[in-house]
Amino acid sequence: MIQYDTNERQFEVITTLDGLEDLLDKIGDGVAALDFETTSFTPQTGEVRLAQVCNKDVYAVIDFFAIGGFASVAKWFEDAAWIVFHAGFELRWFQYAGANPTCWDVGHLRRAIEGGGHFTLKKLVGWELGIEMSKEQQASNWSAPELSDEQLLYAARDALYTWDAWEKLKKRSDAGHMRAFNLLDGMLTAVIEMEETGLVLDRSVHQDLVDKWELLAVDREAEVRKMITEDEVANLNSGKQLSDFFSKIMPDHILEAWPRTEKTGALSTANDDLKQVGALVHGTPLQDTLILLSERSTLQKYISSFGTGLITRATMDPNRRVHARYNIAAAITCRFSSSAPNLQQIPRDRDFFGERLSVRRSFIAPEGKQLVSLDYSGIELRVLALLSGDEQLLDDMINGDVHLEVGSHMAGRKLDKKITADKEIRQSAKGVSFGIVYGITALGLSAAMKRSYEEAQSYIDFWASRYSKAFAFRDAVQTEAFDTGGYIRVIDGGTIWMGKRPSITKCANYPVQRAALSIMASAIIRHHETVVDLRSHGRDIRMASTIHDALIDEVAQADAQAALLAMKADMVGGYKDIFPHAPTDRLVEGGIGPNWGQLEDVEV
DNA sequence: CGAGAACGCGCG
DNA sequence: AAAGCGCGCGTTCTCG
Repeated sequence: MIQYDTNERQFEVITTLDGLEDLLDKIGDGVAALDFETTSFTPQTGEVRLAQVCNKDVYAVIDFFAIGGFASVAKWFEDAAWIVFHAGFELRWFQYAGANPTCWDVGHLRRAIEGGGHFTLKKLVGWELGIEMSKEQQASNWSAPELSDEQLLYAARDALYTWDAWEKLKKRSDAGHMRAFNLLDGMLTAVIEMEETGLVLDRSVHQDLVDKWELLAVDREAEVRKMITEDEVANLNSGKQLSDFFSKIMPDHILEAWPRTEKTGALSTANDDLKQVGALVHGTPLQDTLILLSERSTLQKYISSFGTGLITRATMDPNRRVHARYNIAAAITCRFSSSAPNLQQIPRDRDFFGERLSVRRSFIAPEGKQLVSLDYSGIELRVLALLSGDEQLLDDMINGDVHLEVGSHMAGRKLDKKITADKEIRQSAKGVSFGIVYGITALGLSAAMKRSYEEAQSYIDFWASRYSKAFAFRDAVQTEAFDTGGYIRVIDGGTIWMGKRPSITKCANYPVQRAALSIMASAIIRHHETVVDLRSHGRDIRMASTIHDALIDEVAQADAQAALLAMKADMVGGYKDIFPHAPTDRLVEGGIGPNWGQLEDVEV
């Protein structure tokens, strides 16, 4: 039984080429909502069965099986601009059919107004239209020769609601919102390119790495088992079982000092906490056990998160590549997220059980090619300086060294960057400055640094006096949020819903993180245009990844230098788009190399 | 049996 | 109020 609202608009079903031509003529070079139903998730393995279109004049469902297929008419859609939910999906089908129509993602407009996040059409329709949407037909069989009335109706409604939601959002948006929208939406084609390019995984190199981790893990397991039997703790992965065990055997004074988990109050088994408790029983076998447990946990993390899972993904791919998703504006601040797999969390190179570990070396440029990568240096502190107009912070960022300044205060003397001990102080000063960008309190900083409250407070005081405008910025943001009932206006023109009484920590960080994203978004848009242009001139160059403040291209050996220069120009350009008068000295750094772990620094 | 909470940890 | 921001994901465990 089909549930029709009596006021609901009636759609027509298009089953002929003439009918499609008439429909598209009516839309002309105007704007309409569009949604596809397809027989699979990818154009390589399926077909577009239905397209639903809707605006104030038209409301129709096109049956491509009846009119002889989608591919031959895909170009007909290039005159209009299409409003789509999750436009990357529809765009892929168009591109596969050799068409490139304008697609605007309605979700990006929502994110430009409210801030980013992950949501379905059903959610959006609930928020914007107050309608409870049924999605029961979504997984139905779109290959069937005859589609049921229910199938057609539910398909049609997706376009109707997409259109209504777009109209509603347009009414709520101003010029700033549209600027932010264009920034987010403008990244669509670049993102499709990065997702399609992926990164080649050298499976044998990576397997060797995983084998090493396995050996090290087996060794730790055996050592721990000399101290903790299987009867005592059946599964060493289980924090709960470990907590129960230690609660039983440890003396009260140790248990009192043992950090607890947040929700259940169990003994924390976080690595830092295991080591900290270990220090309380310094020199005992128990300390050894706790250290071994933390080492085992690290190895377990690497094996499960960065091990054979990646190899399997590469093996499944015809080109032995790992393809991640880059989800535009998935974070509140509209930063990207990456998923399936998350290539934005591949470990950095580090010392690892006496060796230099590089997981990133497993991601290679294929024969005859190079990876080219640049990142913005210190972008968040730079952005904070620019947003707050803090000349001292900007000057230290560009002509001096913020972390050395803060470190010198901490040490009570002038630090020398060439001395190892001073480098360590500088490193911990870096942590202080980052903490401050995140809005840390003296209490939090003292815990993080394992220093007294007074000492932590003195670092914050120093920071607040040297960079007073930057430090005061958070309060201005909070005042704005209170005044507007919870919205702040960010640098690219968009707004973010902060909640009615946002914390000072969020106020300190959101505008900064957002501005960094705005810069990168602009750079990505520029760079994709550049890359398409270079390709049309015979260069072999593709965008491959973005990791928040970094870009990676995969480029033919001969084109690597040119790609690097182009990337630099685009990243500097993106920065100047957002902060036109800001200095660009020492803005980007990076290099060229055979894999992600060996990018030789190049002066740019 | 599956969904979701809790914990923990990789990245910027 | 929420205790330093933002993510995704693997594992364990509980709940229905």
